[in-house]
Amino acid sequence: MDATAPQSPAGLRTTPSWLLNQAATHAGRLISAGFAAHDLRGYHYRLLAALAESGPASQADLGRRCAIDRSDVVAAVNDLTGRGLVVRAPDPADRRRNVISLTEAGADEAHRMADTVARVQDDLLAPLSSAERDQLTRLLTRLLEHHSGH
Amino acid sequence: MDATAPQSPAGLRTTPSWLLNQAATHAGRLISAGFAAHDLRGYHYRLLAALAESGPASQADLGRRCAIDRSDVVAAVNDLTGRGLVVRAPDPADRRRNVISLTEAGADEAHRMADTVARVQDDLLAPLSSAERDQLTRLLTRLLEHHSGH
DNA sequence: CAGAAACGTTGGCTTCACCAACGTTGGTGG
DNA sequence: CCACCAACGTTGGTGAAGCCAACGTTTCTG
Repeated sequence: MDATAPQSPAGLRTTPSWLLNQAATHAGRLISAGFAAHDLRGYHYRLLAALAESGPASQADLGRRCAIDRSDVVAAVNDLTGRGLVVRAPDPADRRRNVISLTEAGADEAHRMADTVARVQDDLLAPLSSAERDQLTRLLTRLLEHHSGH
Repeated sequence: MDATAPQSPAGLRTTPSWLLNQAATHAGRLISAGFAAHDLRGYHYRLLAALAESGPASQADLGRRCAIDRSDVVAAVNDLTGRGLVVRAPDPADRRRNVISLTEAGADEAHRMADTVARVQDDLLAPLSSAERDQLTRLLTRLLEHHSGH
């Protein structure tokens, strides 16, 4: 989809939802290219990042914090346990829950992936000045707060 | 993914690629909700919009302009011809090509979908002033130009 | 005129986002 | 106390979207 990039229809090109979609798609390509080196995907990173930041949590909690469906958390946690990055243990205080915790390898991987993500941001935002990056971040944050804080 | 929206990890919440992803995801939800009334999806709209704007075109051309893979254009055009919104005819000037043209019904549908899209933009950008909307549009446009003009 | 390139098409793959349903466990109101 | 409802993990499935490889046909080029 790259090489020859003729004019998209103006009707699309100037539409914010289209711009968001395309920018996110492009960011996604950069991100997954970065993650490929770790042999992990987006869901895995979100979970590792959440655990690295806030410590052990139940799967439902992780799902809420990472905007991942409960059922998808199951599969991703399975992957992560399979790689020894995470441990799943029943919560003694509430037997409905599993407590997910980072292993040391998992904490390491979380760090490495965070580095990768940081590098990608620089790549992604290359054309923008630091003030503009802040602008963009603020605008997007307000958009999201409005549409989810409700 | 909605109701309770506790704090996402700050490590994600402040990351531009995450913000883009989330904002685009949300925009996508609004857009597909709007398109559902037309019983069409994103690819269909892109193609109709391109045809409405620039007239008949080959499938490869449409794919390039709409950022849709050639193989996906085939399927989407199949759908659209099935609904009588579009006509596929061999190009007499180049027998490798098909020329895709809007029917009248297709032109009408393109208009209606454009209206839907416009309404969604208002919804999406509700929290932003008109100056801020321009800001956002400009920033995203520059991002895309940088990353595709190359 | 031979080889490279473009086109349409088939068939397949992966990621992400969702949904419905089930059995289990925990909390609550009558 | 117990019936009921909510939350949790899990299974299995759906669909949109973005890709890629390969093939036969047609066109362009060296």
